[in-house]
Amino acid sequence: MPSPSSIAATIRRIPRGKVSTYGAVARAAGYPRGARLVARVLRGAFDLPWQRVLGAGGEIKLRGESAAEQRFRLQAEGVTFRGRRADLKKHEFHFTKAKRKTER
DNA sequence: AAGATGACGCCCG
DNA sequence: CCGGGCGCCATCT
Repeated sequence: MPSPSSIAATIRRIPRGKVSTYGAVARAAGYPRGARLVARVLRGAFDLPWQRVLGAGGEIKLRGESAAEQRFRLQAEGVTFRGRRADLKKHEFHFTKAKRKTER
């Protein structure tokens, strides 16, 4: 049964140098339409690799300084950008959805 | 209880 | 590529 903690756990699986999106994290965590919930969790739990979660298409959804810092942190991890967005082609992390019977 | 809000996503023109 | 509009969902006013 889904819960905010499962979302946080999913986010924690994103390895350094890789990124994902609100929608993808939501789906991997079992919330097909919970992109906004992912954002809520990111806002509340600071102990997460928050910089690795981007908007659809690899776009940074933060504003001002926060946005600059996120981009900076990602580039420091080796993530490259194509204009305003991170290059998902190269760095998007593919969750192993694995809807098996016993989960993972 | 009703409306507004926001680290979202997707379709249209 | 860009803005506008609508659907989603939990939380706040």
